[in-house]
Amino acid sequence: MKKSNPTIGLSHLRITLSESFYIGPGRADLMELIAETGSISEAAKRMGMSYKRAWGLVQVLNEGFGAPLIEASRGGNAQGASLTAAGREVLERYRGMQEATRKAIARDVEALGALQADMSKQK
Amino acid sequence: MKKSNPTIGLSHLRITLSESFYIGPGRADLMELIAETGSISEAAKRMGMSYKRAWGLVQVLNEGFGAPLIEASRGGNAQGASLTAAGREVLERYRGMQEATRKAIARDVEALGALQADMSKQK
DNA sequence: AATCGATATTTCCATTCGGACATATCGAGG
DNA sequence: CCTCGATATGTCCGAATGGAAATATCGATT
Repeated sequence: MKKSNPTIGLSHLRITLSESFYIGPGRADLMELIAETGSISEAAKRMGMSYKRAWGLVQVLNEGFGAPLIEASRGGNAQGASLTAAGREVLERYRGMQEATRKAIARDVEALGALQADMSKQK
Repeated sequence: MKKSNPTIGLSHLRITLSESFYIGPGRADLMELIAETGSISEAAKRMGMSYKRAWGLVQVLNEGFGAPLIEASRGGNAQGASLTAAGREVLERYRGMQEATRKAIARDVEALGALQADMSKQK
């Protein structure tokens, strides 16, 4: 399993908020999995990526935005990771944008697919 | 000049049409510059990328879609490159999708920017 | 003090990516 | 037949990417 490039027929939306920060589908999925599992390592496993990579992304997400989006603590029974209030809001908004985009371009995506099919048929 | 990652505050939209083909802002810009200049090398120069990379992208664009999107010929006075009919349609549709997306998520982008500003202010 | 589970961090290494550069190729026109 | 401009293609090499694995750290529980 190398690059399970997802969402065929769909759109990858990346929102660039500053010169050093953006949020895209991968980072959003990671945030969501962290929220679900309460663990960076478990989220990484489910994403099929190494812990190192996931941890690096967490760093970027925390330092790139004005405030931390993910909170992690080690030791004790409070160990694990979760989204901050800002993190939850960013994720929620991003999901909203994804959905809005999907609706806005649905016709065009379909048209492109049809065009591709036509051209392939003619060969 | 390394990575002049553009469109701050805007969105990068990538449309995945098949497992091996997508079109995103960079490829669209390249196609547009090829159409404008009639030359792969000139388009590459204006994009700030090497001819090799631009040529590779042209290959991908021509082989990934069902039909060639770019037509190039060498020698004589007909030398140069231009978009095929399919290429023009793909580009036009992609631009339309970009615009539709921009409109659809404008409010959210603004809200995210505001949130970021607020959080940064509090520090 | 020892254990446990998850985060944090480093080292090592294979692979990929892409730039720079050198050629090769083509076809019209001089 | 030689030049010109642009496409087409290969080679070489440094940088960046990212995985694997080992190790360190933390804090509550036992």
